Amino acid sequence: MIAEVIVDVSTYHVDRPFDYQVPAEWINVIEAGCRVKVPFGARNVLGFVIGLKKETDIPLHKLKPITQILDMEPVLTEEMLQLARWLKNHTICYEIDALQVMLPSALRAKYEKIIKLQAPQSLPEEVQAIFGKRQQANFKEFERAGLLPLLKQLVAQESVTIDNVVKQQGNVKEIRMVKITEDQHLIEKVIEQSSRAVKQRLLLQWMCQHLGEVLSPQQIYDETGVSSAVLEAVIAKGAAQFIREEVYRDPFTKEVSRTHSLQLTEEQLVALQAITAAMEQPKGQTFLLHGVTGSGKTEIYLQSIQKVLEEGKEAIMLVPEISLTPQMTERFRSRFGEMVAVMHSGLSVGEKYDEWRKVQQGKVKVVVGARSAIFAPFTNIGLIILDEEHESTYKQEDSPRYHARDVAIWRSGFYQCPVILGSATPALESYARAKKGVYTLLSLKHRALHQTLPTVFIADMREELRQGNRSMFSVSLIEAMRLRLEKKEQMVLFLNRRGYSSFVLCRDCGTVVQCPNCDISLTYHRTTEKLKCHYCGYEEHIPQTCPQCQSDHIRYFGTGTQKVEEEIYKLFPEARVLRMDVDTTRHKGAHEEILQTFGEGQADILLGTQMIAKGLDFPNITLVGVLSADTSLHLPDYRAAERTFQLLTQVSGRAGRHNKPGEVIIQTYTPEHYAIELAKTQDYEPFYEREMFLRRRSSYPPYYFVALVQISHEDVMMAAEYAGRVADWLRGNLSNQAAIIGPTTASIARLQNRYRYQCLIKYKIEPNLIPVLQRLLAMYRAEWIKQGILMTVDLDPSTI
DNA sequence: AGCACGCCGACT
DNA sequence: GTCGGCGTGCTC
Repeated sequence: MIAEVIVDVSTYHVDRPFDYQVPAEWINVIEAGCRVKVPFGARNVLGFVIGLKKETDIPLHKLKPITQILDMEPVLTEEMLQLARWLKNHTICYEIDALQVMLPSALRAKYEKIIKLQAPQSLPEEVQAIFGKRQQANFKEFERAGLLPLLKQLVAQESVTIDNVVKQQGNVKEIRMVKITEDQHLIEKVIEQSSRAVKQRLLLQWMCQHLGEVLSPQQIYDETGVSSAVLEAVIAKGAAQFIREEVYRDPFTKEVSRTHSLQLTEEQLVALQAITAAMEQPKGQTFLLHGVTGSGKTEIYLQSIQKVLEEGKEAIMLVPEISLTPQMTERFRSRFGEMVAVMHSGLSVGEKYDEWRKVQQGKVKVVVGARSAIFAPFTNIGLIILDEEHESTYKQEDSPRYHARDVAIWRSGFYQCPVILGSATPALESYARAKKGVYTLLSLKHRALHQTLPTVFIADMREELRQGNRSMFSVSLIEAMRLRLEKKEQMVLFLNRRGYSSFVLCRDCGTVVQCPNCDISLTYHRTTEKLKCHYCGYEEHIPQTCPQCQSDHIRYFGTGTQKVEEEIYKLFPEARVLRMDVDTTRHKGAHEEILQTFGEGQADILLGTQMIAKGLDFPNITLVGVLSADTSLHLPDYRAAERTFQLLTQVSGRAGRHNKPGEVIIQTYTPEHYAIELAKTQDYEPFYEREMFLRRRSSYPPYYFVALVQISHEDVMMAAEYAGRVADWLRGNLSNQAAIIGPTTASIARLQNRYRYQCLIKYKIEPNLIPVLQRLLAMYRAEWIKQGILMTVDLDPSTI
């Protein structure tokens, strides 16, 4: 039998199946989807069996046998293998990358080179030192000692050999348990033998009451009061034995109480019924659940999943990484208990592997997770949900550049089950598809508890400036904050920026201190008193004088969360502020701690960036302040207005979710911009119409599709030249329906010392797009790459 | 990718 | 005359 294997080598040369001989003893064991170890060239690599066949065209002398099978049960189902093929063709990636992305990293291979000692006599001293008393050593040890040339000699004279070994990282966690024998006579016999050992007799008599049970050693010590020495003696005599038991690492630290379905509103009921009706139909149908913030989308998800479970099927629930808070996961765990697995980046490799195994072994029926959870290895999916479907985190930024929404719809087609895309502010593409009837639109226009939407006030910061207010807070925001502090209500202040972006500026010559590797201003970090580059990690000490003109008139500009915090204390010394940003949430669980502290009312003001925009649901929040709505509005991206509107609507939704009415104050220098004006009414429809008009006029999605080709080189001229060639090639090979924009410099023109250019393709129907791009990539690999060019292709990029 | 094979310059 | 530099090409 012959196995078709995709090898774990991520290059285009080997991006195809290789045939291997299946050794006779494994013919009945091996299946498509198993991982195997195979010899490949001069080394051993991991590979995935994607098919089995009787014959091969490969000449026999070339055909090699599989070294080892790593899985008795396939780790990838037939569905996954098909999905990988689809990903490969639709995102233009290597098949191996598509396969790897579907598995937990614990199942990825680790490669090691082991040096084995063959002739211990006559070794040079320095080599002797490395081996010590061992028979083998690691290649890295030789490398570190700088003995690679010597090693080569030793291999030549056959004193040592080099083995390439493939290791698995994924380890099943085991604990040691004690199994008491079921045979009472055996225990009685042991008791007779132990006439002088009082403690042992005590333990044995206790064991008579617990025949056949499996207990942890600790439980036995606790119950009987004997020590480990006594237990071991008894085990040595055969009355019990140690066994190893597989356990799952438990990422949940606290117990939750069970909750039950809530009463639905009329609107919610209509939506739920449409979804459950679709479950009866054997077809993949996509719903767009468009509901204002606080309209109770989550309850619809929960009850839909309930229905899926009753039918004996499984459900996947995706949420953006950032909102995968304990608040969210607890809601699921309290409804479905042990049926839920959680997958997100906060788990360790081992924990992720265990959650994955729970799914694979059918121990759970529901997965709640971030983007990659879309690959949960269920085999009978009844429903897939993407909450906050407009979020850009659903798009993976490196290969395979897949969008979880597309994978969800693909899987729903495979399992003939519905998909729910939920959002208060759907992606324009999704809403357009719903209007066209490609998706089924479900609307929730009212908040579930009949709270009114918060009132939104736009503060014109230009006017404030004219009035002589040069602080970062408008008069109305200060007043609103003062009121909340008096009434002991809570508020959230949102800084619409990544991290906190203070930069350093010389007041004499206007120089802003830049990163030496990237065209980006360095960011001032107060805690470390350093300047950092957010893109390449470069950091330096704060200069005392301007690097350009040596002037000592250096000033820190811009507004960061730290700066805001200081300002708040100046205005309200008694206020208790909790800051939530990249700095305060670095360690594991910090996110949760801050939210819990705030939820318990131990602070008045929660101050933060993007990460507080979502999922926050505390009854006492009555004020939301957006300090600067403009920052995301002026990004060079056709989605800038959409992003801003979404963000403003999201943060506004944090206020007044329970019985106290909410107020939102948005500060801006461009109050007349439609994204800000329309965020005031939190009305999606007018925004949609307005934005669609602009998208149509400039031929952007949803009217056109876009694809992005990025080109970079250490030398500007080279980068520009090859970017030009890309544009010319595309113009020559695509239809004249397609518009090629560029080459233009990327929004960050230089990153890590590479100059970056890009070409944007806008197209409507372009059946040859993928083949043309593949030919372009082939050209790049064959020639350009040698010149130091780096090129990437992203179909449907999330940012441009 | 990573490894072997293979063909030309600086050393014993 | 050999060691070792890294260009080229293949991996079932």
